[in-house]
Amino acid sequence: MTDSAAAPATRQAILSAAAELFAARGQAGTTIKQIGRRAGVNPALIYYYFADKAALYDAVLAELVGRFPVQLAEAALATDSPRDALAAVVHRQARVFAEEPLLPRLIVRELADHDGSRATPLLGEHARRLLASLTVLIRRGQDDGSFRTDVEPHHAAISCLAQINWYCISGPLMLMLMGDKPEGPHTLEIDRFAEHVVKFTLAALEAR
Amino acid sequence: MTDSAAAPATRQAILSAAAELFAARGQAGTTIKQIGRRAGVNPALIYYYFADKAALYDAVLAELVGRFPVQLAEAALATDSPRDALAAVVHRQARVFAEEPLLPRLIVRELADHDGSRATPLLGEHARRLLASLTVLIRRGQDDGSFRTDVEPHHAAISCLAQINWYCISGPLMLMLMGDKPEGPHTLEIDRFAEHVVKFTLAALEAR
DNA sequence: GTCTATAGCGGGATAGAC
DNA sequence: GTCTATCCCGCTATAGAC
Repeated sequence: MTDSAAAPATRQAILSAAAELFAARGQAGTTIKQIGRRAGVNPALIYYYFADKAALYDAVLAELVGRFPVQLAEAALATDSPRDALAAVVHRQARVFAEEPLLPRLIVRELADHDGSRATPLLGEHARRLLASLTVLIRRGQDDGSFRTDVEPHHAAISCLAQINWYCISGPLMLMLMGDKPEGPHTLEIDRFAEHVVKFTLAALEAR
Repeated sequence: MTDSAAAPATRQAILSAAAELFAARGQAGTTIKQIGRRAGVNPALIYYYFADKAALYDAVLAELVGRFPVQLAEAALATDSPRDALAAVVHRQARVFAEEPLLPRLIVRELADHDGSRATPLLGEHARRLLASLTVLIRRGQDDGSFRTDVEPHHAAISCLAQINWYCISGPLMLMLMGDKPEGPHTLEIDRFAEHVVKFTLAALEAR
């Protein structure tokens, strides 16, 4: 799209290496030379493909965020049952983070860097649509009598996403601190936790 | 304690300035000169009080984390009702972040920097005790029949804390994205959300 | 497209006067 | 305790050969 034609392997190698390093050490903590080394590419070559470090950073974010169309969350709205739709959104979010483990860290760094207000437009738009879908979905559940009505839909949507998002950032550490899990494959753990989130959230929302 | 006697005003000014900058831009993104400037202090003087940048960073974290004894969360265990105890823990956590808004960002940066596993021992210990209290408390609620038993206490504890923690990092942005709240005083918003978290979490945990 | 070489700047940290 | 001056290093980015 934005990059017409096929992205050369070199460019892709740079993007991958940069994504790993930016996620692990942040933009300021990562040097061009480190990126070049990890990508197996001459550092100067990076400036052939990207204007400067900031542009490379933007490209990394665009690549990763763009890989996961939010559209699917909106599709869930077509579902008849609000319960099923909510479950679908949660599981999808878990899948996204499981498939691209660098994303949670990059997002969290973005949140810490920009004052909350002015974040990357791309990321903001993605989040906005996801939240909007969830809110609509919860409100719909309230209207049809399946969800309790004494909960603010906006707050409930945040509660729902917060669980899965926070887990992806700190979950493994937290479970370790509690002496749980000697370590399973990360991906499975996320899906298991997503299962819990669905149950927990639906229990909180269910009308009595 | 660790710093015997009274900390001179200069040292404190450096710590405060450093805390703000580290929270906003991260350790790597902050320079000694910036810290000196914001503290109204000669940059070279920083090396009189701290060995190097890393030591200053550690001191910042120790100061902020140490300001909030986790002990109070454990005290909540003495309460008779698991419901009240859970509410107390959530509100306390909200108060901590409201009183020291830099803390969430610093914590999140720590989580992003260190691989989840090896985080600052001080912070890890604090989190461990908080989680342990919550877990015990939930398990107790299950034992006395007030909480449903088909929820993993560890997972529930994470769900509970995740809501308040994630809100403090991204809540204002998320609400803005949803077109909510033209901005109230941040502190009040946190307390309001904490109220929601208590209601939401108890609804999820309550036995039918 | 890829490499070498290097300019130019800004960072962390120290020496030593006051 | 505080300041000035400065060293040295490593980083970003460019020039230009291939």
